[in-house]
Amino acid sequence: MAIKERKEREKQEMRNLIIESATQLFLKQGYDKTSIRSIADDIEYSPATIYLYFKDKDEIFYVIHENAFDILDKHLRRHDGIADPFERLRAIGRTYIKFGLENPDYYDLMFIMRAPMEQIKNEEKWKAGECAFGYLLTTLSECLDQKRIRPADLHVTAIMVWSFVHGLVSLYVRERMCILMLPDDTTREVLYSSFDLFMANLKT
Amino acid sequence: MAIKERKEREKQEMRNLIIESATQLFLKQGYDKTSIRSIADDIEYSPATIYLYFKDKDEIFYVIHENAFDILDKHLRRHDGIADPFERLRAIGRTYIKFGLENPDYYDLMFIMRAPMEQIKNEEKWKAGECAFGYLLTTLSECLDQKRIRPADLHVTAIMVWSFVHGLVSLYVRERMCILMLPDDTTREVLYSSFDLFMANLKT
DNA sequence: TGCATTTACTAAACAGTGTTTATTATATTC
DNA sequence: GAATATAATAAACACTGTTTAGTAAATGCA
Repeated sequence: MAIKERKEREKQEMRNLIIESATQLFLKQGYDKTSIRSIADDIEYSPATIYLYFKDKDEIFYVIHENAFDILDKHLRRHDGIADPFERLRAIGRTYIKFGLENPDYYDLMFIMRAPMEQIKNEEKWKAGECAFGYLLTTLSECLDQKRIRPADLHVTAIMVWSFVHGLVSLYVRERMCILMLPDDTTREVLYSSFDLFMANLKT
Repeated sequence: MAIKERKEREKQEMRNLIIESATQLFLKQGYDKTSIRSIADDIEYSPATIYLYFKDKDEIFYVIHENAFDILDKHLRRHDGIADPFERLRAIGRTYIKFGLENPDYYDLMFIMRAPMEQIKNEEKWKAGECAFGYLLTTLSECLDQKRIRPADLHVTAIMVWSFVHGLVSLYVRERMCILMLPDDTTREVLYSSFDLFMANLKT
């Protein structure tokens, strides 16, 4: 009865094919322009076939959403070696901002768009998000223990840090930073200066 | 030749009718579900008629976007009387957050959605936004002059403050605060605690 | 007042979208 | 080899924003 296993494997391969095509199209032309029909065209199947492997468009983008969290996580974990928790926090923050600025479509899907959240609502917990957020929590916890940052409630501090970096990136990604009326590269510099100031204010 | 003036008045009245209907539908059921056809149904005209008064859907929502800025501005200006610039800044911040939490659809349109920004790109300046942001700048300028907040570049500080409160509100509005796994009213309390901590860190 | 012209409006169509259904072709089981 | 289960699709459904062509009413002018 190895046929069932092969079929299962083929089913997974088809899912991967769809996800790969969808990811590529999404990063090239954004969410709205990545239609089910355009994915179907790309993989040379009919649009209806996609619905044999995914419930709806949101489910496809939920998988891409999960993959994006893995990528961000890998970036953030690079700083595991930094012994000083405050300097590790600084590195994590800079990397988070850099990821957002360089991967605006991924960032949008992860933290701004409503689409993938419809899937998550019905889950026991937001695993991917909890992972990255958990990493922030442990780092901040160390900072507090070693009195490297101003004493305050851990969760309240975590929300403050995350909200700030998310605010920076999302205002940039959704084109609200134009009120500064600066060239794009200068805006990025101001963003990082703002992060430096935030970190300085956080310090004991 | 008063006919031309009457026609102009009637044209403006029709625009107002469309905007009023669109605003009402938008606040009731959100942007995506507010279709041109639903607006047309509501005002009892054909969908094509709307295009005689507005270039496209974005232009309608750009006007609503402008109105929303006027509303926020009125809320913020209530604190003009607070002499202490730091306490004024605190009041402005709390009001900004409160506005976002209580008017998530307006907030979305103003600071998150892409739709109205297509109109703004081609403008000499983002008047409404500049107004509210300008208010933040003058208040922060006073804070810096009176050494009520830590010395730093004015614009860098302004971006920091705005990014933080925007981050708070937008993570809440776009349902990312669920990682806290708290009941909704508790989440709001943590949000305000986070703001208090931010203000404490800002203080000299 | 009567006729020509402009204005206001709309029905219908166009080109898309996500999704479902009925049907066909293929593969597996007995 | 016949019956059954699986995989894929063409076509349709119900939407969307927007455009075009045609109609009815209001206006300008003689």
